[in-house]
Amino acid sequence: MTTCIKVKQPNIKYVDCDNCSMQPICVPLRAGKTEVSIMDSYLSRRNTVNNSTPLFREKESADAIYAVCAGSFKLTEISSENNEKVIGFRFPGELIGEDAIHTQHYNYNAVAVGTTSVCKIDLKELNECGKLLPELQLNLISLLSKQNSMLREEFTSVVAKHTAESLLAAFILNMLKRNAQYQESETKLHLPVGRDVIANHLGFRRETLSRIFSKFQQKGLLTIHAKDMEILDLEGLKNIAYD
Amino acid sequence: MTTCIKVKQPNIKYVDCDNCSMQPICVPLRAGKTEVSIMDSYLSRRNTVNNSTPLFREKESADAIYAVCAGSFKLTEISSENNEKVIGFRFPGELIGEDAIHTQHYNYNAVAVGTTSVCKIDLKELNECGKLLPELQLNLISLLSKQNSMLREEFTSVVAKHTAESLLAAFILNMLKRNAQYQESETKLHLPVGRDVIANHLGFRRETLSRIFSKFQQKGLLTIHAKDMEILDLEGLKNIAYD
DNA sequence: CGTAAAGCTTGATTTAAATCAACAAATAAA
DNA sequence: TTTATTTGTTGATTTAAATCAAGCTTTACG
Repeated sequence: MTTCIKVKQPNIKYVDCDNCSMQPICVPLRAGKTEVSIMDSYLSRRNTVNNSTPLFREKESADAIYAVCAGSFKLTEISSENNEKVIGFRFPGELIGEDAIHTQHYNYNAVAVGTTSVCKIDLKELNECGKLLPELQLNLISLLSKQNSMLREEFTSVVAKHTAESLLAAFILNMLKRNAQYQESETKLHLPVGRDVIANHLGFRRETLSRIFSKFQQKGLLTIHAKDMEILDLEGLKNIAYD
Repeated sequence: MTTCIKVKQPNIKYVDCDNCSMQPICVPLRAGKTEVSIMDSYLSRRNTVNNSTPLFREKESADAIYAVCAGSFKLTEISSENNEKVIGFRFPGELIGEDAIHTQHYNYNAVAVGTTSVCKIDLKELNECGKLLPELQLNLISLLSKQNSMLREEFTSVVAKHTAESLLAAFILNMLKRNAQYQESETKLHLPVGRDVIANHLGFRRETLSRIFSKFQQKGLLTIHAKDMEILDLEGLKNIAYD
């Protein structure tokens, strides 16, 4: 089984091809090519995106969808007053830009957080191969459905939480779940971004976030040093999240 | 062009097949059948769901996806304390349950608000026909991508709004956009549900919702009588939403 | 290395929303 | 129709988060 190059850096998460969401598309796509061109097209599909660099920008015409191989991305929108609004994160194994299949253009900015690596699937190529390989289509359908369910879960986890505490608890649980497969430990979580970015995403202030982290530590729910978190009481967090 | 039966009731919204999201799937699926069986399978696909009745329930095994033809649905989850949490709404022309293609079971409850009508697409049938009709698959892919982008928009419109005012304004704009095609007027909006359900969905109290509606009326942004809203100042609402 | 800049935490005060409470309006039931 | 019940509005008080402000820590840089 072909494996994506593993980016071995401290706190850079990665997935190999076996654990990548894109695999059910990637493999039949490659199988439809000759030995030589496989490697060619396969390798050309892999890209490094440097810290703070956009993979694509809002409104850009969309010619490809991406799967994250290593590192994290933040998805942002820029408001009319030029404020950046963080609408989500994407981690290794997850798709980015899949909603552009329909809209033909990207609907948000996808910005690398740290050094990242992505697999690129050309939409034109996908479309052509799809006509010959019904299984490829089925896999893509399943993948989109999965992404859908991921989005809905994310939505549910943050919407209609009355308190900042339950919102943060739900956010942590969502991160834990999505990062489970490539965390060293089930209880450890490395935050890909700083307090400001998380606070922005969750819709409250850096100060509030800081206070809640302190409170959670006092309660013995977790410990946090800089961006490294350790969950001490998962049930306690769940109780707060699903108040 | 075949047309879904129009449910003509006051304040019941509907789409005919021409404007239905499901059409790109529905039509090729029907085209793969004989004349006689077309009507048969077509009609059998349409179902009426009565007020407060679940179309499906969380965790049920999923054998079909649905498109709303007429009326509205609320999507809910039941918390451990047996509280109903409204995680979203679905209106005519929109899909329900599409995320179950991947999970094989439904991930939330879909409950009819008033008398509703849905088109049912059997997943097994879809799967079989799909192997013969690549175009069907492509259409489904596009549809799922569209639903994805709808979910993301909904997410963005409600997440990380610091004030209840901007959250409600964003919610109204989201409703307006999604209901645009079958509203008599661009400025009129009929709320499918009561204050409690909207407040539940947005994560604040009935009283707060009521106060904000009053404030919006005082500001001359809109008028509201029971569930009938008229937008007077769209730009004003946008300013509040995208603070 | 020391200094600057950025990021994080904690405290005091203000502001927005929850809560408690009363009442009005609309709907359903008798 | 009258009465009961649900649903919606408004007011007074309490509570949670924003804001303003200061100090601390870490990282970046000359």
